[in-house]
Amino acid sequence: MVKERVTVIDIARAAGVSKSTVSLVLQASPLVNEATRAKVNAVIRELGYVYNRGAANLRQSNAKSKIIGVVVNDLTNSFFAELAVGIDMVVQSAGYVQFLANTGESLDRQREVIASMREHGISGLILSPARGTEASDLKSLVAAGVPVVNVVRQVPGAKVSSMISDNHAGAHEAVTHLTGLGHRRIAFLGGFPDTAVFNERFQGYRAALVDAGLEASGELVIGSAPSRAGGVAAVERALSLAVQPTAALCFNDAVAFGACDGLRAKRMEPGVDFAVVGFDDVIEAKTAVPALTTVSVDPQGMGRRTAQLLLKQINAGKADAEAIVGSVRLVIRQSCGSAADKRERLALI
Amino acid sequence: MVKERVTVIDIARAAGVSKSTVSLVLQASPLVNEATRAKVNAVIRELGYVYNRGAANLRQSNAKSKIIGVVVNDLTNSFFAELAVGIDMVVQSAGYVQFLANTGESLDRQREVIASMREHGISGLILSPARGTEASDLKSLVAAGVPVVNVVRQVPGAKVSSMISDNHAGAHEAVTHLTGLGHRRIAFLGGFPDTAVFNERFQGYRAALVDAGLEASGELVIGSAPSRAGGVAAVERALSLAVQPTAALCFNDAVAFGACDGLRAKRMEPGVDFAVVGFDDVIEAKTAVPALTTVSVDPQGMGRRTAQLLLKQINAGKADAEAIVGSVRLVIRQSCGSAADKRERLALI
DNA sequence: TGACAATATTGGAACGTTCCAATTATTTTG
DNA sequence: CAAAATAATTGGAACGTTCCAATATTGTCA
Repeated sequence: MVKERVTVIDIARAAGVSKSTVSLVLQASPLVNEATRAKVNAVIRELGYVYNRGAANLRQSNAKSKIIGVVVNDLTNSFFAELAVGIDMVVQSAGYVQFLANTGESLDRQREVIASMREHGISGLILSPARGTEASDLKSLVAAGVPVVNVVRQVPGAKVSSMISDNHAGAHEAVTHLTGLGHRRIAFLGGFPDTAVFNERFQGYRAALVDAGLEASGELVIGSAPSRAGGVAAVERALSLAVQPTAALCFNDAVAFGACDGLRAKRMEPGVDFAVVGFDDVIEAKTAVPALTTVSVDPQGMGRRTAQLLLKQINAGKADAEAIVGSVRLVIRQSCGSAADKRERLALI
Repeated sequence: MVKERVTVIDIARAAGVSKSTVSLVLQASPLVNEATRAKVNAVIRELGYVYNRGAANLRQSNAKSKIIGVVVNDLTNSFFAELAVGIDMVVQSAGYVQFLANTGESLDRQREVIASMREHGISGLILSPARGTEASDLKSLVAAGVPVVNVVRQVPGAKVSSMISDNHAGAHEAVTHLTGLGHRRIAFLGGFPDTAVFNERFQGYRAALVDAGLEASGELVIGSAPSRAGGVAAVERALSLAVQPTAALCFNDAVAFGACDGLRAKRMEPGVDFAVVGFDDVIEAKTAVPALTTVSVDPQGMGRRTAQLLLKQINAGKADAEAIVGSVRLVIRQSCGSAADKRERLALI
């Protein structure tokens, strides 16, 4: 079972041409005669030749390997899985292949993974940075002229393009919807307070409360892991307050689902006894019961736009950073009850 | 902004040594003097050198690039996301980097992605094959001596190792649990009937019914997409039957969640009015309300074992295929009601 | 001090490809 | 039919690394 690597030279010998000709065939050059091309291709198939991109890249240090690296911080969150699928759609049709890696919020891992992708000569990188990523972590990459687009989270000070969603506006719209339904005590549930995304959504939440003439009470802001389990814990704490909230804007959909679970565990029905709004509009939001009212970020669409941004940058060759803020819209479903409940709630006051 | 690539020769010149010495430093060879090593490393940092793995691999065609390729057929299914995370854990601690790619069940895409990974000289491949994958699709890979492990699904006739879960036993155990609770009309919901996994689970379902002295009625087997939406549709059809089932084994957890949603939409409470059993034990199964009774496949654990299998094969260098069937166990939670309901149900007959 | 071993360092060939300039074969043109 | 134009093919140098064998430096001991 000795594996001898098949090279262009083997092909050349077997086809009775020179290695240069084989190389031209591989690049689909128009310079080569139709008959020879067919002959060479036949031999290639016959001998089971595998193109050695390493060797090729060595020679043509300019033309990169048709690979886009995608690095995300939490693959178990389906938001990122869908983001990746969105990226894949456009990356694919542009003739690239996407290699995805997960950091699980580990900075060390992120460094390793990015280094490894770089060594393999990726054409560009889409990064949802792990918490605590600094501009210096990306510096060498951009200095080397590798196009980078940050997504979901920004890295302060880094001169790279970014695609984030309008968290402030989304949270504002969601809370305004809740106040419009007559809610006066509205909690903000879940998320890590030291992240930019948390902060943007929280600011939008607070601004909407102020706009509605309500005061933002600190005890109604309850951080937690941005996961389903975190949501359960957060809503539990919210319900243990002396004066309970009647509604909550959740950091993301995972937290919102957790909040629904937590409510049911306390024999309360989400959408009836308590209004829940999520953030992201994950695919399950529509089919869950009750269907989740949530701020739609459209992860797939976001992935597509991010990929387009990156491709534009790859093709242009220039590197002036561009920050796109994706618009966002509130999708009203069943988890907040209807306006009919409003009278009832107001009557209680 | 002209990017000149920094090479070992530049380093050598700047450090006043030969390129060979720099190479030795890069490989952390013990042959080089401590002082020179420090000097060289300093220069490397200073000039922002990036290791060119392409060139390295070219020379040492044996030692592969420390990369494990993972190709899955549906990244939006969180089962695969968790599988990938499990793989990552062991792959990572073995000093490898995982590159993940998604095929979305497209055979063409799968071909492209595998080819691309191969060109980059992956050390091994873990593949959850797209539907319709044939042994010939893997032939060239194994012929070239690249270790391959199939996971979740097998490819008939392919001489590669595989790691699948004991679908027959799991389904059997689940259904036996249901018959033990007194259920007599048990549906099998979701999944595509033309897949091996479906078949194995279905056979386990049928065998358990027979063992319990019940006959398996065809109308109770309702296929659908193996997704949440598919589960909603399937349970809907089940409830429209003249003689309704009182329980269901679902193809996977996603279908089971969908079934719960569908039940609620019809004002039935899963776990009380209807027993639901899932398959996979996805991470949300525990925190959902009601907590899902399901056959635990432990995707992370499965990922870990798969990765171990692959690493073993990479290190051994030999390629004798090994088929591991992961054991599986029923995790009883709240979605089936308790034995207390059994008397009630039997009383009705 | 000379002989030997141990420790550090090095030049050059090789890996599989692409590119360039040069060459050969074929066709067109005056 | 020679000359020019075009089409097809080719050998060799380069890309950045590792490996090998060889050399240079230092240390040890009788």
